[in-house]
Amino acid sequence: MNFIKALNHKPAFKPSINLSILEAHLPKCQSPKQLNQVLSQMIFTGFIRDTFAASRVLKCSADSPFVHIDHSLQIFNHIENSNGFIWNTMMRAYVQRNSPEKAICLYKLMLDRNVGCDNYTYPILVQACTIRLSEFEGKELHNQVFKTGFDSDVYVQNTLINMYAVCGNMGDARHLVDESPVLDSVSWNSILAGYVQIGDVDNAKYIYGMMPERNTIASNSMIVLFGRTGRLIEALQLFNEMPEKDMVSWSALISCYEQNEMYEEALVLFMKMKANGIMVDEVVVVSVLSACAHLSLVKTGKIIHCLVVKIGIESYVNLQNAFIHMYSTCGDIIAAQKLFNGGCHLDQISWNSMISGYLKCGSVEIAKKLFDSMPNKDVVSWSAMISGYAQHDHFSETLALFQEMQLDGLSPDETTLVSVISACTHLAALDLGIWIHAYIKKNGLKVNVILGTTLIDMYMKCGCVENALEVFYGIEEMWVSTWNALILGLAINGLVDKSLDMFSEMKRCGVVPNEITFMGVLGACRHMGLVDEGYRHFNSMIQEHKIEPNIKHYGCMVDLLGRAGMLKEAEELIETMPMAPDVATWGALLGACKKHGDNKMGERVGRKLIEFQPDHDGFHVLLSNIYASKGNWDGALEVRGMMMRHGVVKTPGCSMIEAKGVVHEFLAGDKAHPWMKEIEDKLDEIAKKLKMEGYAPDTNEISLDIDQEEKETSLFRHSEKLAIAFGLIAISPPTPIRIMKNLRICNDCHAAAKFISRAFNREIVIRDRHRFHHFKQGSCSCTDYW
DNA sequence: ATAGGGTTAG
Repeated sequence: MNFIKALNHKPAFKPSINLSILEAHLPKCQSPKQLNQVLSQMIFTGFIRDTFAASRVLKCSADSPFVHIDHSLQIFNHIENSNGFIWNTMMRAYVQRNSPEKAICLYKLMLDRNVGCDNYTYPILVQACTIRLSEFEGKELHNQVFKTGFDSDVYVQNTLINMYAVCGNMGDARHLVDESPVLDSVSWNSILAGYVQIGDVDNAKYIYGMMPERNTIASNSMIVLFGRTGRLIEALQLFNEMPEKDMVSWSALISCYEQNEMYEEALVLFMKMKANGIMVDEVVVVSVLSACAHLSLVKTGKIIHCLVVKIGIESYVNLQNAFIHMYSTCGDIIAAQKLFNGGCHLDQISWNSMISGYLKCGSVEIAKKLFDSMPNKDVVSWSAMISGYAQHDHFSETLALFQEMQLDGLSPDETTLVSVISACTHLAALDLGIWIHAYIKKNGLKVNVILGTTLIDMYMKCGCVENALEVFYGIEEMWVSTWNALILGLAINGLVDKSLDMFSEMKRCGVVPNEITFMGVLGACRHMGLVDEGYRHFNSMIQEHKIEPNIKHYGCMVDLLGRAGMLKEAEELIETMPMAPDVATWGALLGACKKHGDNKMGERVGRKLIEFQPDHDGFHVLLSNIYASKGNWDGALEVRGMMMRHGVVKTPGCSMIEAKGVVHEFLAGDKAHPWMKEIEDKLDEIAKKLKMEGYAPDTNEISLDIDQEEKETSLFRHSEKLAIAFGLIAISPPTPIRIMKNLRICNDCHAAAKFISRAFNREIVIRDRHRFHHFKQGSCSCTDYW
């Protein structure tokens, strides 16, 4: 709209116009169109030359949120005989519409044109500097205020105090207060707000004490300050002593509780507030919803939602976001989704909490779709998605997303790294794990308890006991889980004595063991066949620590007894345990029967297990091997027939080995690897050397009725042997050859690995389904008990 | 002569 267009509008009323008619019409002007009608009338009659009348029209235009600022500027530019009031109006319009720099430009023009500034000019300009957080320009203004003498105006002074306080320059703010002869309650509140903002309790208390009269705003600010600095008692005391509490006072105290994680107290106070008939606004509801989210009180959240609708404040954006967060945190993803789909101006937290909400209820794919469609992903979004993948066992995706996050230029925080390290643990990706540990050190991230525990677990489950211990001794705080990772880790790495020592040390430090601790302790005993010691811990668990053993503890004991050859005792324990034994319990006994050659019991248990779980390949294989080891080929063939009928396929042995950051996979009998020729040559070399060392292949476990030579060949194609041969070629000493196997290592491979470690002077570490085997100079850390 | 300015809670 411009003046030419304005002229085309029909005059709204008769040609005669005066101030009283204008004053009567202006308040009714709601739209640019109506304003233009008045304007055209004024131009038509020449009334626009009346400076006072023109200033009234400009003010009306500037104050209307529906009129564009450029339109006001056109009016401004056409006003003849402008004055300070008109310039002030224009500058204020710019500040109000968040263009403080344009207000400052106008001020410079004002000085050039010698338009007189007045005491109203400076508060506007100081406010402009405050919005820009430009203390430099503010100081410049302060000088000019000083020269013009407007510093005696309390309004001018208060905006200056506020400006310094908002910029954090409490020295200059305080100087103004100390020197001023004209202080009103706003002056005091402004300087107080500055101290509250920087958390300076001493100076805030001093100012509050100096105030000639305490007003509610000042007391409210003090409550906020006490809350932010954790002084709940002082906040409550002040609240109780206040003669007049307003909505903000209640809201401030509720927010104190909320920020100090006293969520119940926050909710109780909110109920009290409502019972006292105090008005509720969107600000206090946000605090209360956060409390509901933390307490997972979705019902209370819903009641508050009804209240919000009843009082008609549900359309506040902040409230919508808070409700989305509350619902998704409480697991009511349906309610969250409804708001999310209908919401506008959703903030980052809403997106992030929707992603977490979907992940929490297991909808990984939906979460990923939302994540992909998200406009701005922050560290929290990435972290939520990465840890969601890890929690749902999508470990490769976890690592892939982590790489993507870094390509996106974002730095992971401690929370993200915990998930990534845990994925490394599951994939035995030691190189990446070591890289992340180095990243943590390089970037000065704090190894907190959780991160430390995760690292210990990772190193232990990758067979790096030394590194795990280094982390353990380097962290400040230890939880039960930290000790558990250590005890369990030492046990699976064959350091049983050290594991049990650490259990004593843990108790000596006053840490109370839990049921997971005893999985580690009993596991340690199992790995060394310490039957008596195992029983002692099992009993102390019940009597001393009042922990009811679960089915896994019983399974562990059955395994301990069975492996030690006490098959009868093991079976008795199964029959007397207080809960129904599961497949794993019987499976442990079957393994023991195989180890100790008890074919009668083995057949009985094996058949029971196959009946129990006809699709389990391991039990069939064990039973068939039991028959084969005693030359009962009919039995073995029958089991193989059952497997065929049930469609059970034997899981092929698979070994993984990481070389130069790449994971290589070998299956039993595999010929697919590009280096197969070199690997076969190496296997021949190994075979020759081993024969010289006196190694004889152990063909007992091969159930196929094939001749001896073929048996030996197939034995020599076991996946772990292929991996060892590859490791000898691809990994240069003294780096140990680290291999992860999906099944348990077989007798022959175990014997061969021992020989190889001596003949080639190489350390070999094999992680099988159950534990680690560290082969060094012809012996294994498991002391051949496994 | 007349009009217009600042502060607090998440």
